[in-house]
Amino acid sequence: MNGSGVRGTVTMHDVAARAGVSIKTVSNVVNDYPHIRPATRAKVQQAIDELGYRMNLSARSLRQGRTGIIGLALPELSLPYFAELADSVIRAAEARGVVVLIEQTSADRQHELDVLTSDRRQLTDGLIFSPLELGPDDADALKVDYPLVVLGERIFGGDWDHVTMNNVDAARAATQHLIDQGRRRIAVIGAHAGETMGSAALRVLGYQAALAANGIPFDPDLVVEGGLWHRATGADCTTRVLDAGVKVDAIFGLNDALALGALHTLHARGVSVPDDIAVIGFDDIEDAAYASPTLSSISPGREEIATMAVDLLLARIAGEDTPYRRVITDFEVVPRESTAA
Amino acid sequence: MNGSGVRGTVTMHDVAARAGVSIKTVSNVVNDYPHIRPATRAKVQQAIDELGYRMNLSARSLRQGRTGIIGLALPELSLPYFAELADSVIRAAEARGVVVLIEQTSADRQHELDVLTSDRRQLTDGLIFSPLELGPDDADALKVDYPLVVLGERIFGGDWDHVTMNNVDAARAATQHLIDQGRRRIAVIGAHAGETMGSAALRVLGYQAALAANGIPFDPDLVVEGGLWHRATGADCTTRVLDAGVKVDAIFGLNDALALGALHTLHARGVSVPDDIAVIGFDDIEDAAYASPTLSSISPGREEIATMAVDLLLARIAGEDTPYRRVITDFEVVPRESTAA
DNA sequence: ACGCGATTTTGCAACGATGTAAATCCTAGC
DNA sequence: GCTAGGATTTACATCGTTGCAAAATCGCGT
Repeated sequence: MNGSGVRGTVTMHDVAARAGVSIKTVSNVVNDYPHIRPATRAKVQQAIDELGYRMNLSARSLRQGRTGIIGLALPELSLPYFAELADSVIRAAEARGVVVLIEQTSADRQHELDVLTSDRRQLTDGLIFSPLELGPDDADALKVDYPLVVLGERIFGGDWDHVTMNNVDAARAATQHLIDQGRRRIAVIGAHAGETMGSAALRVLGYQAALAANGIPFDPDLVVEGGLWHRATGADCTTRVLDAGVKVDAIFGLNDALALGALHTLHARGVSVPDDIAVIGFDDIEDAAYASPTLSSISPGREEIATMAVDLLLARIAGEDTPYRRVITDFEVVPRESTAA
Repeated sequence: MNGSGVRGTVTMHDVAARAGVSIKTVSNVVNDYPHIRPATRAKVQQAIDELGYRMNLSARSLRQGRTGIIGLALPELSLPYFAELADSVIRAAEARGVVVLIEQTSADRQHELDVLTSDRRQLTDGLIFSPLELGPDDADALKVDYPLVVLGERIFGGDWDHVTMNNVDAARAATQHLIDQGRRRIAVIGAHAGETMGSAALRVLGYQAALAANGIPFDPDLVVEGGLWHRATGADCTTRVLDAGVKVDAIFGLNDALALGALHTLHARGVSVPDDIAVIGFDDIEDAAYASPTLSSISPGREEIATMAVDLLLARIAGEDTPYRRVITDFEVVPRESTAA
């Protein structure tokens, strides 16, 4: 209509004038206040339709102290797991009438601390936060005065809600699956030395537990360090473990990107998967089902995590004052070609 | 220093009282109004720091009519190309001090129409819109009264800015690349029958142009229809063309997901890539470099598209009133194993 | 018709910031 | 010491909506 930027200048005032009622009545109608005579409601509604009135959300936010926006802070969208998570969170939020503002932390510790206190927190009613670098030492930084839901198991016991999967059990199941296929020399790639509470550490614990349960000795040479869980890292870890001359008959990628990187390297070297080396990942991203060979993985119940996180957050925003909760979602082993018998 | 006052009720009023100046002076300091005595600025700044004041963005939005949020509407984040695009857009926006609200349209026509008029437009200063289903017939729906930047070539000639790559030329280059490797029976998968302005149609045009330029006859049997450009579709298209008994020595996936799906099917059938059939995709998503074999593709200058889109949008938001622009970004053929000699 | 409790509707004052235009402060120049 | 004129600062209205509590209207029994 008008390119100069004069947006919807129709206010409640205009609607009220047209409908012949007070501004407050218009407000009552749009907010579904119960005690309104049907005739009045109809009049107002008609005026709204005729004028094409849209509520000014900034004004409403100012008045109510809420914006209807929730924040989602994650490492980066180019990591498929987080893209899929964001997709699920946005859908869950939309179904509940709120929208999502995404902030990327680039898996940088300072950046992760920054989003917690950023100016943008003024714009959001609450935050769903998936940290990759913060550890128990940063627990204080998470003591914020707005609703917060933390994803993942990095930091426990604080005053906030928590949604996570059971990384230890899931990793144990993944390892057990490999063992069930007769593998004994299982390399795990993407480990983080010195970490105790992160997904990496927990998954390695699960790996060790599975070995122990099956009487397989733990060989430190089979644990390969790797920083960011990108495909490139997985490819690199695999190269290193193969070059080290360690005997390997299976690889457990601590996430799918690592496992896909491993497949890449194995393919490049002409190693047959799963005949020579079986591979399993973790996260069950869409890629996994279309890799060549298709990649076995652990499905973390992404949908459930997203839904729970949004529900918990909205409950806090609505003022719920129950003890902080820790929700643990179900996982599932998804066997595919890369670990076939 | 008071680290906990993020959502605190500290207003300019409080800061003004503490600094012994008027509210407006605080506002001036915060907004870098030039004529402020250094001493005054210091006093105010100190009060701000001491009280941990954060500006209430809703109030500012109400007053200024701007929110500092831009919208990004795209099909869905689980499509890697769009996830990577969103990543780039968010980074570009952040560098310019605005944040991004993402809306997913699920590649549904009605949903795409809805985002244009959604209540959320009240919350954003402008919109970057990547439609997948809207066509020339919907041009009127795009005549909106807020700043809009459209991505992709589906709809031309309207009163809005446009950022796109040259799909025809890029597809021609992709096809030429296959021809240069000696391929003659090139199947193209993911075509959309009846479409004239979409990426599918334009890319098929480029494909045909390349054939013509090399004196290769066009065989309609080599054009495989496929709806949504997911991996599953690519796998399915490939199955169909192979089962049809048509001779094929190369496959051009109209995007990378399709091509990855093709690799999947070829692998499952034991067809060697690139020896028996070469494959090239389009978009150059991160996956492409890690597929087995690595997938050749067309890099569309994603970063440049995102940056241009954000810049154009912010210029409009700032009130720029120049003729609407159409920006065409550069592309590049990225050869990898799947089309090696 | 009248009175009364219950249902509807309304006026007013915020919410926290900024634009405008006017008030006040300074400093140089005489 | 006084004043013009620019540099600083300020008061006030206003952005569009909602909470509060009071005002107006309604329905119904008598």
